[in-house]
Amino acid sequence: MNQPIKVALVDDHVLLRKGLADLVRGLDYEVLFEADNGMDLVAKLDKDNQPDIILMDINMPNRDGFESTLWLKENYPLVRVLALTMYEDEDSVIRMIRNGARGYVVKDIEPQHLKYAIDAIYSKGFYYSDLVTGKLVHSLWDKDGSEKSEYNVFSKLNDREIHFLKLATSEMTYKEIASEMNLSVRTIDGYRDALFDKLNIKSRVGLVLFAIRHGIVRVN
Amino acid sequence: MNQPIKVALVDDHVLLRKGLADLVRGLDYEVLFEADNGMDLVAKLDKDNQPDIILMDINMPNRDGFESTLWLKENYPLVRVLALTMYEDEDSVIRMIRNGARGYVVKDIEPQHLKYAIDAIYSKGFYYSDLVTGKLVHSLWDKDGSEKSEYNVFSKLNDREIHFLKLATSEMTYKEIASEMNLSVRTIDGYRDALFDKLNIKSRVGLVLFAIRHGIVRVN
DNA sequence: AATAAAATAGGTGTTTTCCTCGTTTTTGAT
DNA sequence: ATCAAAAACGAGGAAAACACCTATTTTATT
Repeated sequence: MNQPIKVALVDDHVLLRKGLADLVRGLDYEVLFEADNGMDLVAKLDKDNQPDIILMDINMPNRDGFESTLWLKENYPLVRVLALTMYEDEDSVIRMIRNGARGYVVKDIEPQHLKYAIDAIYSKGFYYSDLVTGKLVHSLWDKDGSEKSEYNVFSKLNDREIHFLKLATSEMTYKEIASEMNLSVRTIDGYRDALFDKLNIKSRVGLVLFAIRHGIVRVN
Repeated sequence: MNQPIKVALVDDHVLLRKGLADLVRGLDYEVLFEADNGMDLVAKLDKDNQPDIILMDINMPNRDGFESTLWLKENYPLVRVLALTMYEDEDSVIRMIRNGARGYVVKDIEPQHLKYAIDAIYSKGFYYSDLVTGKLVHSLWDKDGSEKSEYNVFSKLNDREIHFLKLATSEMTYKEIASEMNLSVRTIDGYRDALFDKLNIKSRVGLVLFAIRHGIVRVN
């Protein structure tokens, strides 16, 4: 390997990121730079010295992994994103891949596994782990090429419903949410019922858990 | 440094832990072993070759950082625990220190900071960061030496209430929770009201958010 | 054995949540 | 301009959640 693969890291947890950087270097890659979040990434990118692969955390302040990946697809199409996240989350996987990520690994893997993923993305252009291959890719597009959204809950939710979800993940009553959104309580009822139906949920606590699990609201 | 400080790592996220291990070695410590969780830690501890310091994650399956730290205090009193967690959480800090942790750092710090913390614990026996010193230590004990629990919500919650909290963070109704706990619905009402009062909460969603924020339930 | 404190449980009423049926308004496409 | 679909809104009622008050049982302490 005369020219080492150039890697950049984007993660808001400094210590974790530093450790990851050491590890990546130990796997004989070059760590071009590290960024705290999507905004920081934009600042540190250099058109004349682009990374080959970016290891991208999903949950970050300022600009998260979804937005950053989408932005990269538009502005740095040659840079390939390997999504790196804490937990397996089917919806996040789909959303990241749709936004342009070339692969997806949970942080809970062995270093050799990470090396394999990076090499695969560098040489083949993508790396879909067993998780992705087996369970998800087929669900992204239907046989006729049209989008299939059965498993992709995000595509099912519109802006108003997401806004409602965020407000519902609080101690507000529906009446208060309605007044906050300048809508009738009946309409809020409708949003709730639609979400119950779409997401297979039966109570408000279910909504809260869904919102948190899928990163629609951050609790920490 | 003729005899390097012996460090052990306990964290269920393998990749993160491996990176951390590389980093710790880079700081010239010896990594004695790594463990996936509290149970694994017990299995890997050797009476004849104990680590000086254990970097302990808080949120883990099987046996979490709280339990493990308490267990260490009883069984390996010479081993010092440095709690390592994702987010600053006042209650977790207090609970860990009370359980015997010698220090507490969020993962979002610079490597040099971690080195300073490890060295401090090794030489002085403890490391209370600005966070801990400034905001929390004074709240652990009152002037007259008695426990002051104003800021420590954990000390206010008993086992039954915590059990109830876990069940409340689901789509179960109170009636279902009551039958699950083999108690009357009235008693469950009482738990709820007690928690509302203690934690300054006004609705079940508030309970759910509290439980998640404080790591009483893990959502991912 | 007496007593205090904590845990468990009941009664009753209000508010919020959830559900089922609708109607009106807005929006978008032809 | 018209039609169809989506969004917003409404009445009314059952179930769950919340509130306030009291009573019994269990546990711990002296």
